[in-house]
Amino acid sequence: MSTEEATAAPRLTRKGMATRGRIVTAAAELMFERGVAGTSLEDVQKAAGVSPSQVYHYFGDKGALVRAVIAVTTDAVLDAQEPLLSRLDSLEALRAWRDFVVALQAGRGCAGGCPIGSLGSELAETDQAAREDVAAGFARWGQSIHDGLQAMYDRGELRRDADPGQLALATLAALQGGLLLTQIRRDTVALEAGLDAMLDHIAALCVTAPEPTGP
Amino acid sequence: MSTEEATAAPRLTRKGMATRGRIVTAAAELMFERGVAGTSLEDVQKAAGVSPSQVYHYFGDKGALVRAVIAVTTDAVLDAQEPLLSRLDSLEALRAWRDFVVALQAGRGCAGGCPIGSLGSELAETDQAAREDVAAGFARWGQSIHDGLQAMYDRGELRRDADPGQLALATLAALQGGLLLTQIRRDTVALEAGLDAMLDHIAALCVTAPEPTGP
DNA sequence: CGCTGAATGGAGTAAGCGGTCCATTAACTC
DNA sequence: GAGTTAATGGACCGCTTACTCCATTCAGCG
Repeated sequence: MSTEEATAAPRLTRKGMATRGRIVTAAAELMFERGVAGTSLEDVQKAAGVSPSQVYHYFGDKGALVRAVIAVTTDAVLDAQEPLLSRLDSLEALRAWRDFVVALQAGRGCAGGCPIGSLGSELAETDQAAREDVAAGFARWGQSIHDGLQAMYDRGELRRDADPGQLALATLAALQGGLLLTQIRRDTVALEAGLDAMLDHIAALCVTAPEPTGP
Repeated sequence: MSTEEATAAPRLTRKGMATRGRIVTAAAELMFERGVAGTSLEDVQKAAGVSPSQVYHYFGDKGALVRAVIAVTTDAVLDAQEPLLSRLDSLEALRAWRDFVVALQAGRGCAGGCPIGSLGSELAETDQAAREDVAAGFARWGQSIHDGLQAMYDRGELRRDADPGQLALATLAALQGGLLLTQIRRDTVALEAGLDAMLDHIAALCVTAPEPTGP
């Protein structure tokens, strides 16, 4: 629920915490809408209602601000999927989650794509630290999916030859690709197709006989 | 094999064509490595060995150059998958294509992701025309996959309740998401998991009884 | 109350950016 | 081979950018 880092900065007053929060929130919104490179610090200053020097008081440079944005964005995206994300341990739950994600995209006009994925794509080749932060965010996301599938497996609902780890990674891939295609095509068709295919595949890996105990 | 546009520009001499090609090729390489925003026109000029004014002689502005880069990148990515991409009409062909894509990513150290997807992600919210060009590129890609699956369907190898169009879109989604995760994680595990899951799903939709004609 | 350090405002800077202009040279046409 | 047009080189411009500095104000604490 929180990955906020201790930046080893001088201790902040309540007011300072609030200002820092306003800056990073404003930056996160702008960077989601226009991308990191398309967001100047002046834009952030105006949106947050602070003076230029504030940003450098709370963040060493733009790169540090970007990393803070990755942290709050990751938390926001994962939190937005709760409580569904923590309980993906049945086909019904998976389908409900799928519907939620699709509706969320439709609700924002299919624009923006995945906030985490977009940050990752833009920063992966230019900022090693940012890339690793995004990777950690995806790891948390994948772990939640994994946990649900593992519970199904442990309960004996998934066939023994199914690999919950592989399936979780594949589901995350289908989700991310679906979100990217949704953003570019401006419709949710590909997202639905990708997730439905994955969910159908998982359904096909569920045990058919309800009681395979005795011979 | 070619989407190169007629820019309604003044007619080019042989030398002019070559220079234009050098510029767009250099721009495509740099933008793949550093992103569009991270590539200045000065970088392109140096890499292509031309003077500043050349870029504006052949392209009206940076946006026009970007669109030309999208065109050549799309062609390059699709061509690189030939002849496999045009013959995805069997499970063996699909698996061979999967292996090729995975090996390609591994060969470049899992860096860069999908050149088309990266361009799309960076430009989708800031350049409508670019977004549509990328969408058209994805449409070509998806169509190739669709054609192969449709051939399988028409031959009766795919079950009647399988939808080649949906499956093609889902496969493209799994591929793109897998490529994004590969780029960010710096390993091909997620790409393999995503594509394997989709291919297993397609395999499960293949008819089991070879001759379902009589009652 | 008075000290210390954090919070703030705003002017300022140096570099890099996309883009322009124009004079010169090379390539095609008749 | 003369004339037209494309190709080229490079100086140049205005703007935006990330970032700095310093003086001032405010919050917390004994």
